[in-house]
Order: sequence, then structure tokens, then C-alpha cells
Amino acid sequence: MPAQIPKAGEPVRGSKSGKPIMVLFDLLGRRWALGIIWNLSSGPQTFRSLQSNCESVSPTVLNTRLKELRECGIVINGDSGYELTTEGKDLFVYLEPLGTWSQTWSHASNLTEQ
Amino acid sequence: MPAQIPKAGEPVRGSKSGKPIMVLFDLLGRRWALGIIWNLSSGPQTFRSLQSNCESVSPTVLNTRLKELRECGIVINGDSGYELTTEGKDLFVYLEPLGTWSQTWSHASNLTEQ
DNA sequence: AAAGTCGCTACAATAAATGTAGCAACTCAT
DNA sequence: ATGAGTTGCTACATTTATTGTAGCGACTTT
Repeated sequence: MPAQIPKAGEPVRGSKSGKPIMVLFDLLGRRWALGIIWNLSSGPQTFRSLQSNCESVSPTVLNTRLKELRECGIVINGDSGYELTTEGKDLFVYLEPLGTWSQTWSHASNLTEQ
Repeated sequence: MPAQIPKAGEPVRGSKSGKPIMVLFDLLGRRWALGIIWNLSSGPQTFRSLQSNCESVSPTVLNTRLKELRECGIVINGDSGYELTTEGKDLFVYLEPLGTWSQTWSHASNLTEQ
């Protein structure tokens, strides 16, 4: 019996196939998930500061995403606010190179203003 | 004047900040976008085979995602079906390591069946 | 005690994803 | 050339997600 794609806020247990990469993509493919991890990479942040750093994210969605990321062991709610766990920092190492890649990409495809 | 977050199917021009990484995250943070790129990494595929490889994606969403990815220069609709562009393959190089990472992660956090 | 902050919830409105049906164009064997 | 099968994709109703705004209770600062 394959696992189901969970609804927002519910624990992420797996995509239908249950393949880890698809579970991960299911988690990261939700609005603001990648942006939250990116923002937390520079250090712990409060709920409010995350909210303002993530452009227009609503408190409802921010809370939902943080809950999911906590349940997946990527984020933790510590004394100094929300922060990446060891695993979260580890994940960020793989995400970081996308920062420079995105710049050359946006240059090539003219998708951004800057 | 900052760019707006585009609606599904509309050209991805930028997040509100216009930062390339946020534009990229806006694109990749849509359902099935990452999965589609992952699936296409092994070679060109037809619409129908992509559909069955991407678990439960509906033709509506698949078409929308492919359109967005084409407009962003990551996917192209060639003779042998949909395939990654040079840029798309380049992006995949950064995504690929997440495959092995996701396995150790799922082991550690008990999120998947396998 | 008044005035801020903070994390977060409620809730209505809008947007996105799903699931199903099916159509027009094409292939291919008869 | 006709009918059966496949393909890419659209239509559309239903379900789910996200947004945007307001505001509450706990806390801190003055």
C-alpha cells in the first residue's frame, strides 16, 4: 500500500511512490519552503523576521511550512527562534550552489530585472 | 517597480524582490516542477510517459508546468518529446546530489517506507 | 498601567491542483 | 480507406492551497 501525498500541514510521509527523492521534492515543492530554508541559512530568525524576509508569505502559510519542516527534521524552533537543524544545514550545502547558478541563468534568460 | 509573482501558467518573471534565486525558487517551488526535471534527466520523454512517471500529476498541471519550464529555458519540446535544454541539464547537475542526500535523510527521519 | 512587540490563529477571498472525460490529430494494420 | 489505438492536450467541476487582513493572548519595555 503506497503512501499518500499528505495535505498541507499534515506530516510529510511520502509521495505515492515513496521514493525519498520524491518525498523531498514534495516537501520542497511547496510555496516558500525553499525560500524559508534559504533565509534560515544565515542564522536563526524569529517568526516575524522570517515573515518580512519572505516577501509576501502569510502567517498562516509560514506557520504551516515551518511545522512541516520541523516534522521533517530540517528546522527546529530553538531559543533564538527558528533555525536549521544539522540536517537542514546539510541540505543547504546542496542548495547553496543554486544561488550563483540562478544568476547566470537569469542573465541568459532575461527573467529578472537585475 | 518590483516584479510580481506570476500566476500559474503565466510567464515566470520574478518574485517580488526580483532576486534570481527567489525567481528560481518560485519556479521550482511549484508542484511537480522538480519531479519533472528529475524525470527528464534520463532522456527525452513524451507527454504521456511523463504523466505516468510523475505519479498522479494531472494533464492540466503537467501542461502548465511544462509551459513554464519551456518559457524559462529549462525544457524544450523537441522531436523526440520533451527534454532538458543545455541549461536544464546544467541545473540538474546541482539537483542530482539531492538524490543520495534524500536517502540518508529519509533513513534518519523515518519518513518513507523504504 | 499603557504601549509596544511577539508568535500565532481565524476567516473569508482568491488561486492552484486534482480527477475525469473527451476531442482532434496522427499511426497503423486490415 | 476504415476502424482501432495512441498521443498531446483542453474543459470543467471539485477539492485543496495560498493570500490578505484582523486580531488575540503572552510577554517586554516604559
